[in-house]
Amino acid sequence: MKEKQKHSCEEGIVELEEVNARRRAMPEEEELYELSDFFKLFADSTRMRILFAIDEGPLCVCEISAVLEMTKSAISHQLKTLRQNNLIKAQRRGKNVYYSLADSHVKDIIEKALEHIEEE
Amino acid sequence: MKEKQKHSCEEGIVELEEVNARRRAMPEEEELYELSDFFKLFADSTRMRILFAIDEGPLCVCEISAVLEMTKSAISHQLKTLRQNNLIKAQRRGKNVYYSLADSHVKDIIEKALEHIEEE
DNA sequence: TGAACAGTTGAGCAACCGTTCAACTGTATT
DNA sequence: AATACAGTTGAACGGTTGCTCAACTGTTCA
Repeated sequence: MKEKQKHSCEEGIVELEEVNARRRAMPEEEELYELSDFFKLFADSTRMRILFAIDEGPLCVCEISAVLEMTKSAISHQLKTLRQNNLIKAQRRGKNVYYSLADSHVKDIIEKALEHIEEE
Repeated sequence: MKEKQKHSCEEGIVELEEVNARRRAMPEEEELYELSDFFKLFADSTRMRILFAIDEGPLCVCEISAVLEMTKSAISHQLKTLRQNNLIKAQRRGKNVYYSLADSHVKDIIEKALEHIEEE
């Protein structure tokens, strides 16, 4: 491990207190990772497009790949990620596997973000 | 450009109609990029920790670097990203530059995500 | 059974991204 | 002016990640 850069700005009592207070108020390390990992799911335009594509009802991999004009393989990889993180659910019907949104939370979060973007 | 993989699952009229309908319902390409780019800002634990650190009031770079136990340089790079995307604002006071959250939307979005995570 | 299609998977590659490092700007102090 | 500290910046390195490719599984149908 390398030497750590010291906190050297006005090392008064007040400031150090403040720093410690903030540190105590921070969420657990693990929760912060969970949180940023969760946002990672939405941080890719392909995954985002998939979510919008199946927003109005289930689609099979072939259909999604047609809508997005991407290979089934690329889509499948992303579907796996989304599924492992419980954002979507899968249901086989014959040769096809239909994917749909797992719950309404997903929509809520995207809507909130859209609101923010629209206002700038 | 490479040859494109064709959409070949049940090429009936109904399915093609469905695919076209979904395509029409999708947001603009540009909006989708904006949206995923916006989520990218929250998709890193360092940026997430910065946002929580300054949540209860402005902090200077040195203080943030003390709270997160990271170099000022690393913090400064991330602050630039957050600032360029209007998530935080900066204010110089003497030698220090104090950063704080730009608006309440930021909090809202993180809260929504936290709600979702807690429920699993 | 075997051919055809839907979907999955793992390795590999290229692009992206966060941190480090070193040099720099800006402000206050003497 | 010189020093010291706060903060910024750009290049470079290393890890991550999304897509491609090829091989694979699973299902249907003849």
